[in-house]
Amino acid sequence: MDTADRPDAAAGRGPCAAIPAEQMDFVRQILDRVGDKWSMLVIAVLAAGPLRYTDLRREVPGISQRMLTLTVRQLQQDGLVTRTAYAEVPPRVEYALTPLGRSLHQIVTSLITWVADHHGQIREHRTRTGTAP
Amino acid sequence: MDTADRPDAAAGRGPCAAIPAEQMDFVRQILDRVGDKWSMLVIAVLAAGPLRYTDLRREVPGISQRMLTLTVRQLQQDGLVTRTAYAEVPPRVEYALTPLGRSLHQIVTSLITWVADHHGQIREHRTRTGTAP
DNA sequence: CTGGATCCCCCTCGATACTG
DNA sequence: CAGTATCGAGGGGGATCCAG
Repeated sequence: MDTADRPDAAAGRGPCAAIPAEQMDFVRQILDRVGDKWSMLVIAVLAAGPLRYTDLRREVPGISQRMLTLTVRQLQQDGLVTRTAYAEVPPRVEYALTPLGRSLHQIVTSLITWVADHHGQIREHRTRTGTAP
Repeated sequence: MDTADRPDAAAGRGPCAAIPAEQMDFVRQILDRVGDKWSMLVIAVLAAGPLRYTDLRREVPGISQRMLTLTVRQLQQDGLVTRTAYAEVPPRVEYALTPLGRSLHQIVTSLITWVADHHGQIREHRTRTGTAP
């Protein structure tokens, strides 16, 4: 667009473009959650319906108990999933997405759509610059 | 892979909901990039226009040379930013967003919008469960 | 069955110093 | 000005054992 802005470019752009810098660290927290190795997988799996601990662990390929517990706890603290423990003789705990969790899942789904839409270009650039696929 | 027969609850949901599991690791790579501490900041700053190395470093608060170099290199390899080196007496290198980078920025902007829209609920849940804000 | 506790490896990132 | 090289601390995450 306008190229005349470059000399004193820092003047008009502020610390981080359109990000209010007050919400910056909060946005980063959510971004961390999104970029987390397991969070989105758990959310994606739970999007199909509630699951109990063991089933959840089976559905997420390669997750350890530790990571599943930690991930689920974080998601619960953020209000993205609910944890329902039934006081039965064999303990039963069910995890389910909250409406908030579902809305985040929708957002990430759109991101995934973007990836599916552009992964060709990205792969091309990566191979062109000598990066492993 | 004979077992297209997923017994029990997993029947209808597949390995990871709507994610083809073949693109799974690739999606994760992009998710990592998005969730990366610096990538989105760099993209956000560059969204306002091209910048050279030092200016870019000044615009991103708290980034080290190392991280700036690594981040920018990754983004370049993914075809999200361009690196233009001018063979001048004082070396000058300009970084700019590619159209692909701009489109990713748009996606993340929508994510940020979501955060701005729901951070109230998340904070509420966090404080309710005794998590530090 | 659900998860807490512990050990430990390894990778990431930050700070510093140096080169072209 | 624009990076590269090196080192060192920190934490993420896997494996395992144990408890409620």
